[in-house]
Amino acid sequence: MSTQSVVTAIRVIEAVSDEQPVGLSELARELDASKATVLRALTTLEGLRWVEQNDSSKLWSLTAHAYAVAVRSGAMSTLRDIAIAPMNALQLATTETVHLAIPDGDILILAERLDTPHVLRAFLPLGSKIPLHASATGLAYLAAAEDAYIHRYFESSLDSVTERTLTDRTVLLDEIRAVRARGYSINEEGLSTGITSLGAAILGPGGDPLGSVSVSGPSSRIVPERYAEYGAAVHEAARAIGRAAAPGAR
Amino acid sequence: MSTQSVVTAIRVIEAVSDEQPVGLSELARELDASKATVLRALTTLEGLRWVEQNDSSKLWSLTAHAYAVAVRSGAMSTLRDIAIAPMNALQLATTETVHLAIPDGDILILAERLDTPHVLRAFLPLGSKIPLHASATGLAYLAAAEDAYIHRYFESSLDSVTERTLTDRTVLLDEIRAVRARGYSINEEGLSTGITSLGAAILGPGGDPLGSVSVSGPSSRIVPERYAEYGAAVHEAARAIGRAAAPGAR
DNA sequence: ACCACTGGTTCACTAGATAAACCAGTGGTT
DNA sequence: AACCACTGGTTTATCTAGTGAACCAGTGGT
Repeated sequence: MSTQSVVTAIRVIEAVSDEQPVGLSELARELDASKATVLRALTTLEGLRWVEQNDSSKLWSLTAHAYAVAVRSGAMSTLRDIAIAPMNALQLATTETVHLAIPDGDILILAERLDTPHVLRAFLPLGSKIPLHASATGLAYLAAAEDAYIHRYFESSLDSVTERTLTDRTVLLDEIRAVRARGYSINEEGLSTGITSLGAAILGPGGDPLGSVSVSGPSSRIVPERYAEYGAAVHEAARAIGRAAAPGAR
Repeated sequence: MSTQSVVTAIRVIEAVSDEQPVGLSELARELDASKATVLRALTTLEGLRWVEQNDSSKLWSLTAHAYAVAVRSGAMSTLRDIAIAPMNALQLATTETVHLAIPDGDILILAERLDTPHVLRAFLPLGSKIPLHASATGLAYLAAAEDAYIHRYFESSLDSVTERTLTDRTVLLDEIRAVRARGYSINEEGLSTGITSLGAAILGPGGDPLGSVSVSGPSSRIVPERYAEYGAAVHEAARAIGRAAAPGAR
């Protein structure tokens, strides 16, 4: 890999993103680079309006401009534009919060959200990182992936998010088989306590998962008696998105 | 400005973001740089998983990873986290779509959205660029800005978005004065036909605008008889957000 | 007064970025 | 089928521009 300075600059961006308002020395330590190098990257990025420095605290953070540039990422926006209509229909049919998540490495990123009108709401900020094994979207995604991918993913440490997160690999495999059989995934309070979600993967032309959709709501409303109905609706929405995405397969 | 290669790399990112799936030659032409330079930047960024290339078409686009990094930009997420609760209250009070927009240069970026339960919905994707003079959020932001900022903004070309967009500078100035007097802005179909919005600026400790919130809905529901009620609610929400943001400023 | 930090600067060294010319493949025109 | 105008990608000689270590100055705590 070439272009050392670009690599450090991007690593600076990612580190700043992770640490939020962060100082020069800490950044340099974290990236194992000299302060001069990091500062150079920071000032260059500042000139490009990607990072900014708080005048008083001297700490650095990412600007809204960085966000504005990156939201329009290809993977993101094309799938999202396609997904909006089916998501809207799904939201109206279920009256619960609908999520669209797309993959980034071994996690999913929350790409879009349509809210429930209910006062009692689940709230997940856009851009949230969603672990595959702890969410309805993630389980649906895993179930649609190849076995090799699943086993590779199982190599990583499957951390608990809540006390009801599934972390046992054999239990997860059983669940994945169940997802494949029934066409949608179920996640009961594995990501946030009190929230149950049903998810389905969006399949590309080759059957590969492009992302997933889900409906989420308080466990008091998303009760087992409704799983079949809502699950079918989620499955249908995912299928509709996949169909719409097929021709313009990026 | 130093660090040439970083500058070109970032410019590559921004150009790719603008042009979506784009080829090497076109990028090089656009950036006025040699293909070797652009390609070097692209391959480096590819290694960092910020851009990816479609195997068949050879065209480049931004990855979801880029998005994942940038959504957590400081300006973005801190204000958004603070704004969620008041926005939620505003959404419940009005039952219309609520937007949070934050500034990036001379435009606003749509940072967060809470949806109306109504079937008839305004829909603006997250990350949309919102012109200041063509939106309720923008007019509210302008009205809260210093006169010098407004006049500088008026130097730029004020393009029409719809046929009802205000573009006449004296009309806009009058409207800005009206906004200051009444505490909220009104935008009747200036951004999307059929959609009316009411907005208010979020003020930082020094009275400087940090962003704005708005309620939007079809002009058939957001009728003049409701302006006062909804306008007051928006104003109150903006004030609540500003108050909450004041202590932990940046 | 000292210490352990911080952000930022200086400078000699050389690694690494640059542009222009070039190659090879493709789709359309004549 | 020969040509043309593109495309993406490679090579190489030149020299710009990025690097780290040591250093300075400011700050808060003991």
